[in-house]
Amino acid sequence: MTTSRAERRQQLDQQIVELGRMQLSKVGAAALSLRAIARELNLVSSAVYRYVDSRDELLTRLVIVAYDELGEAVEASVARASGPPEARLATAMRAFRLWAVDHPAEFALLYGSPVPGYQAPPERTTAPGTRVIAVLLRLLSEAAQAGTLRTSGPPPPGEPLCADLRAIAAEFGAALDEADVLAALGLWTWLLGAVGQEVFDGYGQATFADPGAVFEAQLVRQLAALGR
Amino acid sequence: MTTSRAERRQQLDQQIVELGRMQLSKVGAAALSLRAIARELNLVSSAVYRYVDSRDELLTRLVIVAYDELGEAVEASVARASGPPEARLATAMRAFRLWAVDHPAEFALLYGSPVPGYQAPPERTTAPGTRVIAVLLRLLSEAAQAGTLRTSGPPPPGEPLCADLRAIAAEFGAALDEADVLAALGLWTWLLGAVGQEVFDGYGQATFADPGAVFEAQLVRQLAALGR
DNA sequence: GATTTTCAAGAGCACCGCTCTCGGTTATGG
DNA sequence: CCATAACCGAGAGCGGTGCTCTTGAAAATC
Repeated sequence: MTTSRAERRQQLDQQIVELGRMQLSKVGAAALSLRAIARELNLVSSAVYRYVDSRDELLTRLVIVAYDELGEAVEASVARASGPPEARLATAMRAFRLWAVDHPAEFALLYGSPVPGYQAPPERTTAPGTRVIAVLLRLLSEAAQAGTLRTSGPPPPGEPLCADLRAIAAEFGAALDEADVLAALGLWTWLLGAVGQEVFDGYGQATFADPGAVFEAQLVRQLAALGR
Repeated sequence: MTTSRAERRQQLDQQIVELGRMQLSKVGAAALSLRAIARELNLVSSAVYRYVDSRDELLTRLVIVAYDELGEAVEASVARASGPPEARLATAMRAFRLWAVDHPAEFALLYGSPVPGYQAPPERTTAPGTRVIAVLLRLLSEAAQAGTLRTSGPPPPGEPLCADLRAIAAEFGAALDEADVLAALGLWTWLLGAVGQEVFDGYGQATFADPGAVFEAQLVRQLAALGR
């Protein structure tokens, strides 16, 4: 079996990321070990540096594939869903939770505490990292245009804050005013908190028989406070 | 200067935790190094094991002092505050955020992604770890008794979930029904999400000029959805 | 076919948690 | 008061980590 050099290169590149994900889910991001990956590939430790610049570089690759997979899952779920924007919003958030529960280590890498010495390079990670929030803003925008949003009250105080909120709406091309974006932020914030608590086992394991039920109950509460 | 053995023991015990906290804020929990602490104490690496069973044991001690310090800060803030329960609730949540912003590494240790190989022993950490949520439930309980809570609508669906929620109210001695506890949970969840996003830099550094303002604006929104 | 590029291996450096032994100091109790 | 017991710090050592550099062989290119 003769594999050309380019083929083998590509193959190993992929295997390394795959094994990285396996290790991620076993030992966590902070304990990710290039040497362990090399061992599983029957390579000597130094050889793996032909394919990965450094441990941080591998971490970045893992961040990107995780963001993309999560974004894919959320986008696919709303593409499959029908009904009013609020219902599809709920679908998207449920998809977010499901992916996180299925991939706790990846979720921790994306939204958990930062890995000590590591800083994700924004120029490579922000694009895939904003897919989910983009979906949320798009659906809220649809709801606003349908007139089923009740958020518009007095705009949040503070001109610099309002400017930042408007900048977000503009960046994502959402037809939302300041109060709407603030509400979206609250929703996003709550979602991260809820999923984080569940995935990181913030309540003890014994407090809730069905974590999905408490997520669902909280979700309808949050959405009720939003629409009308 | 002759220090008795017991004195020196106690002193070193304390210094180790102190240096552990310093290191925590410098390199993060996952990279906490007993050897570095030993170096700073002018001790050989093995000597520090006379005072700390293992790295995990030190981590547990750090978790406990962090929980206690955070609980202390929150409790003190509501003790200083006056006014209706809702106002003191806001005060407590602001104190939570302030402590977290001042102690990002400790916050990460308590509420961030778990440290890879480490599991906090519940019998030592749950007591200090529930002080904050206890304050929240107590204040909400006061608000409920004052009749300024609007959460009571249809109880959340699912009998097992309701039983869990009632169990929480009972455990903390709160006079709250199922819908109230669910609302409290939502508040807590949002708080963790908001603070986590800010401390872990979930938005880029450039998106918000004043993170405190977005916290405050979201806070009044969340509280408005709660009271009446 | 000669040359250039790519590759895996190996040795090595500095770091980590942790264990064990050994000699010296302190506290205790007969 | 002195012998014994408890405690302490140093040192060596094991296996693990990320990462660098050199070396010889293999593949691709010219």
